[in-house]
Amino acid sequence: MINEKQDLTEFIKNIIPDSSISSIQTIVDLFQYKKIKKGDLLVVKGCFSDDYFFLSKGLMRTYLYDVNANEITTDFHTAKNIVFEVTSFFKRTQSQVYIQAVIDCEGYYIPYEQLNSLFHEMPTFRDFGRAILVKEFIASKERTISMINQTAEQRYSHLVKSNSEILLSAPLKQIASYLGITDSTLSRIRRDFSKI
Amino acid sequence: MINEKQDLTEFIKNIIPDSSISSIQTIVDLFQYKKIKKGDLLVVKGCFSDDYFFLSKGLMRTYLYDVNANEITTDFHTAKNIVFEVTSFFKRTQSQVYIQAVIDCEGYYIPYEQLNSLFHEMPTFRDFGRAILVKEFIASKERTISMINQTAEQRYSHLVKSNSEILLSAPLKQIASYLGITDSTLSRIRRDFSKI
DNA sequence: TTAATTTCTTGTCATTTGTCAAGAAAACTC
DNA sequence: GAGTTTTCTTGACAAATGACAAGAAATTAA
Repeated sequence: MINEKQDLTEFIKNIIPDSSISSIQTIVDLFQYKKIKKGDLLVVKGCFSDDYFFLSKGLMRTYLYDVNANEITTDFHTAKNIVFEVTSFFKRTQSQVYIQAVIDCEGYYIPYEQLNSLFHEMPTFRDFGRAILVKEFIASKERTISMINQTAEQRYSHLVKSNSEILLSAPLKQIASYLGITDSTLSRIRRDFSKI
Repeated sequence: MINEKQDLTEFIKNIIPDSSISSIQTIVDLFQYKKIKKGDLLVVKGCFSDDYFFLSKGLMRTYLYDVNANEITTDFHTAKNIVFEVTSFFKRTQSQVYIQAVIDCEGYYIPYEQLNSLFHEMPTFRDFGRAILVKEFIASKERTISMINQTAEQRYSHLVKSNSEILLSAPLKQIASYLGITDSTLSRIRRDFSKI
């Protein structure tokens, strides 16, 4: 296949621009293709997260259940990003959350063991891993902040502007819980938005 | 001073046990002593976070203001931990939050520039930095999860058991906002707890 | 194309939790 | 140690949001 894993190569180049082409190629070669059908799970609560997954196409989400057994989506993962469950992956503990394909997805993964040895052997890969960690940590912190200093309307409005692919692919209920409200309330926000 | 920075040395040893004593010593030597009085700020909103701070003694907190101008504490930082603001520190952007000494604090810090060059020069320090990142990221994720799948009562009860030093040092209002409730509500929770 | 299922909208109602206020208690300050 | 300030408790009340339900719309499947 020509251009196989092209987007993964581009992604890594972007994250660590100073690295040699050959070292990036070595990393890319170790990733394996994987398809995940809509609704299927990459990470299951109670299991160990073993995949360090580059999402090439599609949309995924992280979710769990709240005190009243409502499903809460904590994160959406858009294409061209690394998807994995930090806690389970690094602590080697059972995951507390699910990661699911919102629509049909494809991408490339490395299993934990391989990633671990690659980490020890290859400085380039260590740099990559560290950069991803920083990137994801920052995204997570910014989300926490937006849940505090923005209204649900503002978060919705921001989502419309910056991540419209999520709006198009994910059901209202998932988006609502991501914004910290119920689907009824989001439906009303949309109505009010369209009036303006 | 004998035993100066002893706790910092111990902390680093714990984080990266496989490193040589001499490389740990090199790192420790670069940290500089700093005192922060109760109420004073380590990080100010709108400024750049420049300190990578090891809190030796005391208690700190990260806070910001919500939509209704209420002060919200997002994190408490207990002694023997690294305290810094990831986003501002790594992205070199203005901080969106404050980090404050809840009580009189002391510890050791490295300014950004120095940390950065140390990162390039010393693999041991890179490993340390990465380990701290993982540790903090995991803590942050676990907090997010507890805000969803636990009640405020459960979070309070957990705090009592595992971090009683916070209960003893921080005012009720800060603890309440950390738990996601108002001080009135926390006061009522406490009353109900003491009845049992 | 029709049937079945899922998703979305909107109404009503109840409940939780916050707001405000006032007094008690505790902690500082001089 | 007296006074001042901050912190904590508790009551009454209001308001926002969620729960529930029912119907409309859209999507999927057969």
